[in-house]
Amino acid sequence: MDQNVFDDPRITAVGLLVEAYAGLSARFAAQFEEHGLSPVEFEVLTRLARSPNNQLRMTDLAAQTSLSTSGVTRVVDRMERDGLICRRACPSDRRSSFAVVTAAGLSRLDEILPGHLKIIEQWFTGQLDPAQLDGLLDGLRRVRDAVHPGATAGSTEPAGTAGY
Amino acid sequence: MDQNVFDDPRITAVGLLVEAYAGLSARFAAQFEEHGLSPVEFEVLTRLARSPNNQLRMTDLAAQTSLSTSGVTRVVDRMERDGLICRRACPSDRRSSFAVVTAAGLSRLDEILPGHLKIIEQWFTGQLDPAQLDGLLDGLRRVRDAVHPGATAGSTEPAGTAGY
DNA sequence: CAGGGAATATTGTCGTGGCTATAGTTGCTC
DNA sequence: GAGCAACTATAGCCACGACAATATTCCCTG
Repeated sequence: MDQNVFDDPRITAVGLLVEAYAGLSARFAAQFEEHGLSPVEFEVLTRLARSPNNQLRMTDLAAQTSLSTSGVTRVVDRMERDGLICRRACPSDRRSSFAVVTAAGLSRLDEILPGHLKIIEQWFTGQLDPAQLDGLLDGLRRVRDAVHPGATAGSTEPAGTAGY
Repeated sequence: MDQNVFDDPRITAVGLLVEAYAGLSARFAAQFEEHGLSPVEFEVLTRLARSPNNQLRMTDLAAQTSLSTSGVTRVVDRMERDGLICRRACPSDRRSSFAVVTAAGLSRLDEILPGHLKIIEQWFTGQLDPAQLDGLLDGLRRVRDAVHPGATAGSTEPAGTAGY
């Protein structure tokens, strides 16, 4: 058909976003893997570590990550087996259980985070001068606010919904 | 540990990117699904449709998408079963085969693309005034160029490597 | 032109995660 | 307090896709 549809500036814009995102994700994943973590596991670890008492109910963890509740059950299974987090019964509601970061999980995170920040700086924020970066972030914020699924996730933080 | 690590502006920046990307992807996927396509299938269809003769060797298709060669084999299996594309033997190299978009595949794409462009405009490009959009795209381009895996993929186009 | 190494597509096997069903728990209403 | 709807975590089942192994074909070198 019409070959030029794909030259539409809207298509180009999305292509740019997709490629930048994919490239960054790959760099992140490579570093996570050096430390024995998958991207999802890193996401879970950071979500828990930034929550009060380093813990979150399974449901809330699901709401704050890209996973369904059953997906959370499984990744928590794996990470519990690896000693990075553990389950704790909720005293006030016997249906719920908390996922809690262990000391090992926190120290793993400490190993990873400095390198992670370096990678962000090297491939993302450091690629732009401050004004340019501000422009980029303003634009992203605008898009994020427009597209953002729901506000909060019940009990803990008003933090962003989708992962990271 | 130190709660404030997560307030680092680099973390914030990545969080913005991730959330904007996730939100957009979800909108796209929802529309694709209305037309019976997964995101990967849309990616394959567009990649083929924008290639000479609406076809691509399996290997090149893999290089231009987010899939491995075996992944391409399988998605092409499914799409061939659905009549959207078909395989064609390569006359010059009996190891290779082409994936070719069928008429049904092209018309499916024609059904989808207008709505897809609308969604991009509604949730992404239309959220920003022209100057802001330019700033965003410049920044993304910078990051993309830095992070971009490899240049070209052999035979056909010098087009972008990762999907879309 | 015989042989060997590189390239190509496919298949087997496996890990991951979504959807749905399920069992246990809670809180509300009568 | 009994009944019932909503909620919570988990398990069964399935689709998807990566990795490694495999068969075929190509090309280059002697």
